[in-house]
Amino acid sequence: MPANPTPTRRYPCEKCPLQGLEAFREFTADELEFVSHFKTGELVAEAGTTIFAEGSHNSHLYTVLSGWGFRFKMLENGRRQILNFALAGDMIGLQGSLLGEMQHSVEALSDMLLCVFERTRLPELYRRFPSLAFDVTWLCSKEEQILDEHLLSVGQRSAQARAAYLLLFIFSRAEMRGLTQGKSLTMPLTQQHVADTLGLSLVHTNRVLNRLSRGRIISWQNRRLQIVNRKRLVEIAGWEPQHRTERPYI
Amino acid sequence: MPANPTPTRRYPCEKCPLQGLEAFREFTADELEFVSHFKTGELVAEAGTTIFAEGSHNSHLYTVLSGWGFRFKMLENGRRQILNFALAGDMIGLQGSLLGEMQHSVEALSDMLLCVFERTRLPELYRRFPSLAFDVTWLCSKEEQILDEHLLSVGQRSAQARAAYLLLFIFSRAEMRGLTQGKSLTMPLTQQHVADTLGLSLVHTNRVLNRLSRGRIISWQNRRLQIVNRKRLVEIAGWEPQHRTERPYI
DNA sequence: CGGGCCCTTGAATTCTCTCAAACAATGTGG
DNA sequence: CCACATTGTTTGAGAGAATTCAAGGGCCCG
Repeated sequence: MPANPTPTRRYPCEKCPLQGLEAFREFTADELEFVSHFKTGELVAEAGTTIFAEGSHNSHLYTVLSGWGFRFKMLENGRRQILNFALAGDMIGLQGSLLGEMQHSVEALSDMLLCVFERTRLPELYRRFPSLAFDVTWLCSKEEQILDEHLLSVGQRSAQARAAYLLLFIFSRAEMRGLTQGKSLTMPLTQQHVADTLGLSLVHTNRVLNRLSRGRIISWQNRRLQIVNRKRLVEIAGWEPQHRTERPYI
Repeated sequence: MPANPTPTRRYPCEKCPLQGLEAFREFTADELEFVSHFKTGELVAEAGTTIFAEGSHNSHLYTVLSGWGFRFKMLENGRRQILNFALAGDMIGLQGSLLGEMQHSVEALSDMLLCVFERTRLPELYRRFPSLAFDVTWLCSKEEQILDEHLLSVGQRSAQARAAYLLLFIFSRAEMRGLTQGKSLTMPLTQQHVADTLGLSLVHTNRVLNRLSRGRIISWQNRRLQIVNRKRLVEIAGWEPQHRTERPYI
């Protein structure tokens, strides 16, 4: 039951909340004008809402303005694999726009504000603004790279390393968007979400996380994650976040 | 040690070996002319060659004309995760072109023939041929979708189901490219490749595959895979290949 | 004939899962 | 304000899955 886009328009593109963040690239005046025209509205999705359902044909494309969401796929036996999390600046629904049917679902983890575009107008964007078209491909390619990394993690790392990797990954993504306060981050995930991302059972995930907590490497209580010993966490994960690069968005 | 592109040009674009295959879309005359001009040569990569190395900055972009390759990432401890296989029509090196450094490697599994493009000329393609730019994004999005599926598999399916899924996946991709003969397919993978794709040990992969063979569901000997009981294989995998859709390529 | 590559099998070990139960925090209605 | 449901976290114990170690066999090629 995807929610319907509302005509609400709290944020005209000139005052896009993403503009302020240094992680994101600036638009030229031309681009801004076009994007502003490309945007058809805003959608408020409450926590727990399904934004896209696997198997559906959705005519919209969204950019996350605020809040947390996650992409996932389900197996018939009820098992769920979380593929990635969607944060401010992330585009969701592109696969459906290009390939037809959505092959994954997207659910809001917290209340979210989404910027709405019509997928039928994507070709127009490609025709008139090659630079923006390039950005769309960039975003797609970046998502692919993240999936490569996740697959490596789920396929080859130990449970402990996987957990460490995921926490570092989430933290660094949130950090780029200015969602962190120093070493801590308030985030809406439960251990079940972590388990479903890592491909581990809830029980085992809990034990693995507790080991990290008891080792004073992280602390995670009441939705608040704190990276206590980053160096150690990086060692355990065998992975370090990349340096920030300027990121496009539409 | 990536091989160097040779000036060889056995296949002018008008006679591209991919043109004949019904799985691929046709170019318009304009597009064909541009692509022909975009292509800077051909590269023959022998089986076992590293085409891209993780961490390198490569200035080329390739489209596979023939042969098999695979994308993978390594962990420091030597473990390898195969991310996907590259067959005729697949584009490789796009991530490097857009994001800078290659974050994965690509190795030739059999001898391969690759079509070579300069990545610096990608912006020109976007400016002059929005339709081709759209196709590039399509290919990227398709790769993302495949990774979603693999991640679901590695994260949530049992070893048996994972193996069944992978065989079906590979078979159907090969089938679209006309590489199969009825129910069989000659392919250059070893069980080690399968193991590294599934995130399983070689020993366990062997046992799982043998169970499929003994159940007369598949047979795999001397590089020749045969889908003996497709219905059963689909049941075990809990997955069925999508119907073929026309696929773009550059 | 020897070496290299790949497949196969056995046995012991380790990791992760499932089942089961309890606890903490929060919110709701009476 | 208390009883009770709900959601999320924690722990124990036994079962099951997959790993590692070890070794042997088949096949091809120089």
